[in-house]
Amino acid sequence: MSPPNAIINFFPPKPSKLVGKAIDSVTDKSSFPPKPTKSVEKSGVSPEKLLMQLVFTKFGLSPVIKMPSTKLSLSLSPAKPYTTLHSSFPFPLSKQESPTSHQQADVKTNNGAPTDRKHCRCKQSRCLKLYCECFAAGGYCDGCNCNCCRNNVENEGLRKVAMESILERNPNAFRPKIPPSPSNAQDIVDDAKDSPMVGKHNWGCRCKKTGCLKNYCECFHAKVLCSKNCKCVDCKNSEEYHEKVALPGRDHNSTKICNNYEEYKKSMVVSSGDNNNTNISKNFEGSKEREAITNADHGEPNICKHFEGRDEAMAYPTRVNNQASICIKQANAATSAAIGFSGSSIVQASRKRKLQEFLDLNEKDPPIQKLKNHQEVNTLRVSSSLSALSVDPIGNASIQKSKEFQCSARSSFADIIQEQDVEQLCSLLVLASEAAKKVLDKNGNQAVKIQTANTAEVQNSKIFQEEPNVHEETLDDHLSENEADTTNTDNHISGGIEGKEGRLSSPGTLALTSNAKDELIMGATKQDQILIHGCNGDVYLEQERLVLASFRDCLKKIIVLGNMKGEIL
DNA sequence: GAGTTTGAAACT
DNA sequence: CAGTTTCAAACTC
Repeated sequence: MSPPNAIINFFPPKPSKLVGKAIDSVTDKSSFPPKPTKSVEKSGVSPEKLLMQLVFTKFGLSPVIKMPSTKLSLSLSPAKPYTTLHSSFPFPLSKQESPTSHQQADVKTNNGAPTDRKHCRCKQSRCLKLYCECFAAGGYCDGCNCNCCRNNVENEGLRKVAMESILERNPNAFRPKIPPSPSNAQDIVDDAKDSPMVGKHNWGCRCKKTGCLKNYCECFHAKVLCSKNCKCVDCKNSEEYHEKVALPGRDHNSTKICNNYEEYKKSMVVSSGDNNNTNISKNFEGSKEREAITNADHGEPNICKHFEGRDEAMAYPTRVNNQASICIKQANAATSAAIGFSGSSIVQASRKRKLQEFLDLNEKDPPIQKLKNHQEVNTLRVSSSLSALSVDPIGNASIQKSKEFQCSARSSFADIIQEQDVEQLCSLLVLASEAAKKVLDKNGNQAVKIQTANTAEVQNSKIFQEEPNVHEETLDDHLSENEADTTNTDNHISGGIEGKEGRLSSPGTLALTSNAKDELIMGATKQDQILIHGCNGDVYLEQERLVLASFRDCLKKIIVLGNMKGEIL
């Protein structure tokens, strides 16, 4: 990779900022295939499409096929911005859905006539920022009127880096803002009567002045109603607003408003194939309309026409208080943000550092050396995190983060459980296992008898009762040091636990210990207890207690160390 | 088509 | 996270 300085002149004079720096540092444009012509590819799979598929695969997204090409719009009047907007999805296409659905929606109207697609006119962004609709939609610029465009195949490297930078900042940046409906555009048209409003803006608009009734509003632009995800002010494009408008029991005009709203809702969702949809936008364009709507809030007529055809106007004697819906939206803002941008703030927090890391890497150290340096200096966790930035800044951030998480999760116990503890615990378990095996071998018949009469717990108790020697021979030597802590009765077990409460720092610990005791002692059936407290029962109980006491001590030790570590942290 | 307004995106 | 700047689309004239 060449040093960034080598390509400084490759870009327009305007100095790039953080993202731009990352973009500028990429110098692999020569490695890309020759620039194809910008002629329209009306059929077949172009190299661009294949490349797009690769790009989105790299980013963990489903492939997106480039929007239909410019020339398809030639048969339409160029001065139909709303038609353009309605006929081409204004926001990034779903990465899950079939591209053909939107392609169809883009290419044809309901009359079968081809329609336009969006052409950007970017001047400063080089079409490598989300300002550019082509780029935001995951497509290449083709036939656009943009300046210094880098959103093309020959600048694929830059494009990738730009996408990576944006995705780091917002992993959802290239996901559709308006989730696609399960059906395609034509289905939407067909189903409009049954379910007129389909979809909503994923994280909502934030309009302040337009009442969400102009195409500035992303929701309105996408022909969906504003939802609780939105943080808009004085919204006139929400279900709540229109429900308030069309209160039941109103006069004739109100009834009419309600009906018109239904029509309005239908029109909002028919996003393709309707040239007359320009009516909708026309109804809301211009400050006069907006003022009229605002006045309607205070009882002035005129809002109805915004929900009807251009030629209709009707009285609108309603005072609408939007504050409730706004409050609801704002109250839900945090929730929606959490849903839509979980992890985004984390990404933002480290964005600058990551980009600088990336730049430093390209500028100075080869990635592997950089990783080594970090590993020498930092802990495993830190180096893991840094290596995520250093080694693979393009596409595997999530994998690296996952590794980082694993490292941190492991470390929470790494300092608590010591090797000798594990060995002690294992030796106890081995002894218990061997003893149980011997008992089973020697007393299979008796065990079977008990098994037929009782439960599995009964069987276990019986085993210890039937074979005292095994426990005496195997356990006593190993557990003698614990005898001081244990006595012959249940009360003593209990007392032993309680007497060491100073070492037990949590009620959960006590519960754990006493529960273990209860399960072992009280879990036996009545018949069991008769057997346990029979002639040799006390001896075996004692041995069982020794095992349990040792096990308990191990747990206590771990708990104490864990609590100490917790206090330190 | 130039100029203004608007809100998303980018940045501080 | 809030405030500011940049940007390009939407809109007006």
